[in-house]
Amino acid sequence: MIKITLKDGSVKEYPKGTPVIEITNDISRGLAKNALAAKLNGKKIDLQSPVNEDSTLEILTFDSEEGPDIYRHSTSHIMAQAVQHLFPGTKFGIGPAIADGFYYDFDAVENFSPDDLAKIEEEMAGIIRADLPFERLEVSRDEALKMFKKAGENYKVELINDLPEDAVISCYRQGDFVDLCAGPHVPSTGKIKSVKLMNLAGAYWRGSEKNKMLQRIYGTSFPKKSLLDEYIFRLEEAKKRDHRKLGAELDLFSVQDEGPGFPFFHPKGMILRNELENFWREEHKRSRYEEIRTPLILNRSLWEQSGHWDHYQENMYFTQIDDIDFAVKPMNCPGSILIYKSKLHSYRDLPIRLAELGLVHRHELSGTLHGLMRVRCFTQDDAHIFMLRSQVTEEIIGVIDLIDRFYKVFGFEYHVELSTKPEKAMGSDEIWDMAIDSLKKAMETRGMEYKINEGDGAFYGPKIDFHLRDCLGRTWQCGTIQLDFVMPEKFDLVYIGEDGQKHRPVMIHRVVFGSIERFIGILIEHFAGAFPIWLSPVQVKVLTVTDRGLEYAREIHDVMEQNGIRAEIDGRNEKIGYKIREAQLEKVPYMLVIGDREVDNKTAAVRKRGVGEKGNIGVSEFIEEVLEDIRLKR
RNA sequence: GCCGAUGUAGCUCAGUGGUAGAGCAGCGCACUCGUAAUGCGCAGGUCGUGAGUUCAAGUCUCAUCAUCGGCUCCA
Repeated sequence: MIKITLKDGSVKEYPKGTPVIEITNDISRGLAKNALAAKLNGKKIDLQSPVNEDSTLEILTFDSEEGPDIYRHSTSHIMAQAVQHLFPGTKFGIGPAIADGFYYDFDAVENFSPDDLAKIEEEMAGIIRADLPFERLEVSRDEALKMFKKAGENYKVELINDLPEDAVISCYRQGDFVDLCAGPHVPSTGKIKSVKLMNLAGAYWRGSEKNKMLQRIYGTSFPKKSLLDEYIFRLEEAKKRDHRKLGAELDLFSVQDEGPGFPFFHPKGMILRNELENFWREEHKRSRYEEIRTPLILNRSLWEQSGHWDHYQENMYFTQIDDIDFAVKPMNCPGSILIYKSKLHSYRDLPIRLAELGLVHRHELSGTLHGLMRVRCFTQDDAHIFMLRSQVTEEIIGVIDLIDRFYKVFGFEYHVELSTKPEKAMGSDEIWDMAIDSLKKAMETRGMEYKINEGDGAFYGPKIDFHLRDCLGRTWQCGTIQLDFVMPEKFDLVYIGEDGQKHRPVMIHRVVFGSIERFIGILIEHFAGAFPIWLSPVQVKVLTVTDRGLEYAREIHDVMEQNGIRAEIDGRNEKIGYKIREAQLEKVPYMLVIGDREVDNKTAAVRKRGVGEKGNIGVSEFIEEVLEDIRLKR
């Protein structure tokens, strides 16, 4: 007999070699019905696996952390089987689970069409109905190679060859389909209930553009139709919030054929943008930054000196002036450095924090452009901090605090990631290690948790990235803090120390919004266009019931404008319901309805976005409330 | 850049080789109206662009541009 410790701490005894499924049945019928796989001593296994020693056992259902991945992974095998049935000769790439679903990459004889997805779904339904068991087969490396070579599965052969020496090579079979796979899988195809194939896309084998492009089918699956419906509903919600759609509807910005990746900001979008910049300037002044502005176009020699010529050329735009080569800036740092170098600095002056709302241009691949989120020119809310080595930790903490303050204003939560030395890097390992340690130290001092991204740093230094989470749970990289010992060296930056000698300062490059354009895109989607009042392009709309109210409406409109409130009058000859509907679609935070009653009592009937009618109120009282909301950025 | 799809009026879309359509928006007129769409009328398009096939092209072919979904890349 062996002892099995369950998740709740209870211990049960079973004969050695009892399959997990029997233990599960013994625990509870309900659990056995929902069980997908299990975790034995922390290792994920199939329900059919026998237990041979004293162990801790956790049964995984769809509701467990690992459940959905196992469920979707099994679904991807079913999809592959369906494709094999319908499109003989197709070779198979990989088919993992991803967040919210799965995909499988195929090298098919012919391209799939969107109509094929429906056919594949149908075939999958048949496989699911057949309730084929998933069988695990462990094979030797030679057997595996022989089997997949014979089948002409060259991608699988490549995968097997790349497996570590000591790896257990396993395959899973359901019916007539066998796939190389570590597992685990659900017990049988019948476990899969609601499947939807979402879309079709090209994807390079192993993610490298040097390799062949395979066809990827994305899909998802759920144990209940209601969960699938809910998921599809969420996707539709996200679509409704799409900043490209709302940006056009709310007349905030546009992207035109004449400028792919170069967004146009319309008057209302500019209000939003200027509010963000005003807030940014206030906060940076308070944190003792000085604002600068550097030119968009600078001489080639500068970019050679900074290393951008060698490390960033493929993303840069070039031009000539009087036969001399110039580049459009892809980053603001060299300009900022030139300002630092324009005079001699004492150690007493440091740290010097030079902030710049800098418009940068970067050549992005045409296929990647996306509204305001991925563009070819954008404004970084940049700053470069020149400081003593002894000031590094304190300055980094200062930036972390600043970023934290900003995101809280918008109600964003975030997590941070630390990126280390990339392949295309400048500077010695020693300098990099020192820089990475400084960033770690600052985060640890502040008690922050962080994830490490090996090899993901900028070419001149490691960085901390801030990923904020929007109301739909999606994450966006916005703020970054990059520590740089390399540029000061390249540009021979100095300050005069206490000893009267020249010393080398250290630099921080950092952004808070990241890109103002992208940040606006995120705000649009986060708030679904219903911005907090301090950002709303129109804060109050005054609606007249008849033109008898027009004069009084103008009066209160003027008072609001004098108080700095962005107000508009809708005095058109339309029914009040029509005007309300329109203002509602414009997502204006407050409407004031003006009819004969309001004119007579010198009040306004307030209608608040998301609340509805709030009753009548004196105009000055209303203005005070609105101003308070704006001031507190509610 | 690569794979796939799409491109018809300001917007959303219909139009399967034979005279370009609808709704909304716009403009005009009437209605002076109380919390999410008043009625009637008018105007609006070299069908993304360029070639080609055809007696005839929005519709078929090719090229090209842009957009969308991904890959890759990143703020």
